[in-house]
Amino acid sequence: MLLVNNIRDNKVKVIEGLKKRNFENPSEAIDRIIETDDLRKSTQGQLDQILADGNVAARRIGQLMKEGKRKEAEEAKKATQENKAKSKELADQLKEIENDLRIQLYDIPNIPNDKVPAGVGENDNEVVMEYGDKPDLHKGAMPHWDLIVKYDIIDFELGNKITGAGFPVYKGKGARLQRAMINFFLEEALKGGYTEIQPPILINEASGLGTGQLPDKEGQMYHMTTDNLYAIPTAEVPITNIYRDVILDDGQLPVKNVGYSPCFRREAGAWGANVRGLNRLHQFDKVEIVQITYPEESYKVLDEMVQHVQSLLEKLELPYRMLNLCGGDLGFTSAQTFDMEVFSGAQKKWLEVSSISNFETYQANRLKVRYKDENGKSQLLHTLNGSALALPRILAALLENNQTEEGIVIPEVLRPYCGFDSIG
RNA sequence: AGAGGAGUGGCAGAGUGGUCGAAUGCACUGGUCUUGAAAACCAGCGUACCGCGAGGUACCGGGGGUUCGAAUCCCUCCUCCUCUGCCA
Repeated sequence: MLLVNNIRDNKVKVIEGLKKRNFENPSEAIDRIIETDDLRKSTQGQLDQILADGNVAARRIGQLMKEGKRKEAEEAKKATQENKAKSKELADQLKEIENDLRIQLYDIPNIPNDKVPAGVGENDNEVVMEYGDKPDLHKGAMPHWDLIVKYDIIDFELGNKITGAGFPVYKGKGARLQRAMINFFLEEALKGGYTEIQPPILINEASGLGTGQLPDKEGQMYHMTTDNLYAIPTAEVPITNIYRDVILDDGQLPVKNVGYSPCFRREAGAWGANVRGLNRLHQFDKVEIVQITYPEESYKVLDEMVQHVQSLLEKLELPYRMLNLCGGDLGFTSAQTFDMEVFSGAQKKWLEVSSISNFETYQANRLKVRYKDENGKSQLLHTLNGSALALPRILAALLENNQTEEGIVIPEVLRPYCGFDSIG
């Protein structure tokens, strides 16, 4: 979330940024926040005064008791009644105001940076670059949902039986290829200087609040009510929460973490006609990279992360394009996002396989991830993350693009990891 | 899972109802001394919010309560330790 003081200091810029996101009535929302914050300050001030009076009275009563002036003490006690009631009332008010302010702030998305194009939806995203040639498939080429049946490598029916829709079972070479990709992605990240993390895949409420899945996106996560834990939708959540309420020092920065995890998404209401096969799942695997940096370095780092993901796609020999998301398509918490899409030859569709974002201080503010500046004052760091990569759609494109009449050809780089060079 | 114990400042550790934001030691910062360093000595040393400032308020694992007043008493949750049980 944004800092109120930032909103105050950069009111014009904030409103401009919200307009770029097609946020409705931004100046109204901002004015209301500032008003609420003013009310918060004045209420806080009143309460502090009342509490100060109470503290003085309490000290006096203590003194009187010590001196044995019972009667006077009793009288002084009576005099505090009104003050006490008033302080309770003000404290309740303050709590409500703070809550109201927080809710309002949660409703304000991050401010897009200058390089984010204007636009209302995915058609306005800027195609930054395109790499590789779309595959020239043989006659009778199939979409991946048929290929996986033909070669018996992924079984949706079994998943239906065991769990339900969107939980496929990977079998034989399908399972091995999956494992190979995870290892390949992790190894590439290690070469890039990342530290591998194996995080818990269940998180508590505090972590969900920290990275912003809660309270607003509660319905998108699987919730274990007995223990009040949530299945992670991405490794970003536990990995970023490592640094919740942490003040990092120079030696620890930049933080560069990579983690593999299964990801769980309820995808409530997201199932449409053209969501088939591996295109959208309730459980899938992903390798995620996370960085935490000084503010002045974060865009250089964003660039570095983009290059890392590009190199993965190029090594896998997949045709892809990179999008600079427009204001209307930008994620709520992001200041700038690049999406990577691979071309899936038989579906003839671009599939999003990675999203690399700079959140600037938006996440850090909620999480309280900070460093001490040269004056010893705590300042918020910038957080960034990106998929490197999400597996199912990579697998979909790989199966479709690499199919031949003899079988599916495994890209060179994966062969040492999976131990075979074709499926079929 | 049951029984018992414990959670205090960067660390160690005192404090069981009253000027306690919290003794003391270590660490850290500045100074004196020294050619330099160490030692010794002196001083400083938490965070957040409000205020131009003086200053005020809050914070002793989290939340709630009792009280004029809570680190201290009560309730509840979390975490850690010991013992018992169970288990990959």
